[in-house]
Amino acid sequence: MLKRLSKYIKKLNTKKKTTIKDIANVLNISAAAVSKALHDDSRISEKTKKAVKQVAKNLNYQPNHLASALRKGKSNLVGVIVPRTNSNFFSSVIQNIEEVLNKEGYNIIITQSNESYKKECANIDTLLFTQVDGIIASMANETIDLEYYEKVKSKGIPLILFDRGENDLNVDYIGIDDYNSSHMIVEHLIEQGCKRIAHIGGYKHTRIFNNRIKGYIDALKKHDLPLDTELLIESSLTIEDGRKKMLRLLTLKNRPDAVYVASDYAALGALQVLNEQNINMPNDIALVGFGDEPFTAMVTPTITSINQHSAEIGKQAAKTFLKRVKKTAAKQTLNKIILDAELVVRDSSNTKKSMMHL
Amino acid sequence: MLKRLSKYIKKLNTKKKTTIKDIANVLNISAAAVSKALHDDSRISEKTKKAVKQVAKNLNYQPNHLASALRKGKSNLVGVIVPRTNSNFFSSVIQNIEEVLNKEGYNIIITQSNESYKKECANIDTLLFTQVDGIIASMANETIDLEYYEKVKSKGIPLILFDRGENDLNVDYIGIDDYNSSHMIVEHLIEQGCKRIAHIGGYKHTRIFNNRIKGYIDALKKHDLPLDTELLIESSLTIEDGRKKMLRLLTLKNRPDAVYVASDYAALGALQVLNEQNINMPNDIALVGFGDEPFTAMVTPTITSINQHSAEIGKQAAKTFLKRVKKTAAKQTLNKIILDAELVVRDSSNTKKSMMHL
DNA sequence: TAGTTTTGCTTAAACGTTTAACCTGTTTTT
DNA sequence: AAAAACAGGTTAAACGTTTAAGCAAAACTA
Repeated sequence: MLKRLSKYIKKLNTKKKTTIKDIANVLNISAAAVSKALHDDSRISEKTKKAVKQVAKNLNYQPNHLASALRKGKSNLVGVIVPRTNSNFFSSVIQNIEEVLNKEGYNIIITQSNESYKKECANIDTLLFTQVDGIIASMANETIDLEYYEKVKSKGIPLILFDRGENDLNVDYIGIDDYNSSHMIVEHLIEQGCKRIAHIGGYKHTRIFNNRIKGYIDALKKHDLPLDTELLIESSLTIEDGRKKMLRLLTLKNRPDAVYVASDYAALGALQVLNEQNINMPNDIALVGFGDEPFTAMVTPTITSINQHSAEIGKQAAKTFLKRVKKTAAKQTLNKIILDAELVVRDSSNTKKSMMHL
Repeated sequence: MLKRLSKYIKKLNTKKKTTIKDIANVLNISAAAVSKALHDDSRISEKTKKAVKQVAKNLNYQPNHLASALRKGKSNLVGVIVPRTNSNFFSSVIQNIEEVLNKEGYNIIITQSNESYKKECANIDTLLFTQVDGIIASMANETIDLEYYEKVKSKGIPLILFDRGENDLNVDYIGIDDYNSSHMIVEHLIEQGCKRIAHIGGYKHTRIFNNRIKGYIDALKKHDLPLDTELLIESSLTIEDGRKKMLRLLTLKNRPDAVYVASDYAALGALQVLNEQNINMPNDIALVGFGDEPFTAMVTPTITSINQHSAEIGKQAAKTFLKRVKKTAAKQTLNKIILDAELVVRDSSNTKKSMMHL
């Protein structure tokens, strides 16, 4: 056996990868036995297992994932699609998905849609091509047509959506309570003494933004504030568009005394405009964002925002996927997890604190 | 043929995936012919090719990537390891790597080390396990031991490092000219009238940070400024540590009139401290960061920084990988690409502009 | 018209695992 | 002591492609 081993160690240096067969040859047993030994099959003796593992180590054996995936019909790869990774929200969701799935032997492939529907479709193709066992996705702003997602469903692999995507696809979804978040924001602003509250919202066709708009409208109603359609604006929610829409609000004869922006990025654009025009936040206009991106605590003034519990969303998304793959196709009940969000009050809307400063 | 097709279309609904054999059966040809037809092999007639492609479409055929990867011995997957994805620098690098590689039929698997050496090793194992054709990485702050990277090298797959990692591994590297960047910064600060320039730098064992330190020291020398060791501080460069190190500098009897921080994040921490203590930037103390993260333009005052050309780094890293896989193992010359960086002057160090404001 | 080349396939093996089915020798049961 | 159970394997097929080698028929060549 020692001679055999050293012969194989030579082979190692030729850069050809060690296979199960090499180990089998060294020990003069079958490849099947090696496979079983490595998986701690009960039909293999402890002695053999030890020997196999030792030789595997010596030969620097790395299992060929492609081969086993092919044989087993599953790749242990999960595809993740996000609009972009450079927002803290998505990057945190991803990190938590990864953490949960790694523990169960899954790896993730991250792809970015850059908010483009076309790229998103390409990503789906890519992921299906790579034989992922499932897809966890948050949709691009542009995405209206769901044909491509139907394609995933029809492949029979789990599809889990989070944040953007609670559409009519009838798939698992994890997100926060957008409707209630809007209520929290509006009520907070009313408490601060605001009476003309504007809302720079996202596209209505995206469920989450639509829910924020509904929440905004209903909260106004609840507190007997009139709904002024001039104060309800649809936006792409980029920094740039946040600037534009804020500028538009400032041209109104009857300016708002508070602006609730459905995204921190657009809120940042709004903040820049207000700062440039020396409009005091929160006393002239109070500002609230959405998402609790780290920069909301860095800018001047710091921006009040909604914490979306990104870590929890990521964990739940991963767990939902695991449930799906473990259960048989039957007995599947739809998972819709709606987490409570949290309002983080900062200087841009805290009139009490700002009064003390004066 | 029509009967056969409809029979197979039924099968489609049973969710079993269509294979090359199914197509072969429908057309009554061999699976090999189908494979060749799909790859436009010259030995297959146009007529057959058309028929194959048509049937493939009808049956919604998706090639099994695992099988072809196994057979061909390559996965067309490239692993990417970064400390984290939620900095703009890394996320931009990744995006550009992806763009270049997608065009050539490669997909990428992104993993994060969270600045942990242990996680980084786990990531490498994961990627090797997934049979990636190459690895593009930027090392964690913690990483000193290079054993794991040697492992990658010994597997014979291309390893390309960028930003953090120009170590003694003797592999391809893409980065910016850190030494010169320090010169640019120091000279800019001297131009602004600063005479006591501090440097909050990174760990010396990381080449890029060491180069920044050397550049700082040499630039001082060049302009006949004394090197005060109290003003040269080593830091982990997080926001938190930036705060700490700034506080330490403020306790000095002889305070600096400028602070050059080797990372925007730590610079942000420093900025917060200065703002809290009502120390005017740039007049009392000028501040310069490194990395040109978007938030440097968002905070008050905006922070002068170094643009690292992340997009170009990503593109070059991807191209270097492509070169490696295309060339035979022989005839490989080491690629070291050092890009020129660019100083972006903002309010935190622009005394001229700030004088005008007064 | 026999010989050569070309066209357009087919056959079969291979990639590295996993796993159902089988086999042999030993131990336990009755 | 014969039957049953078990331990510890082995064999062979399968996963879905790709590809080298082979082969028959058609088309060209001399």
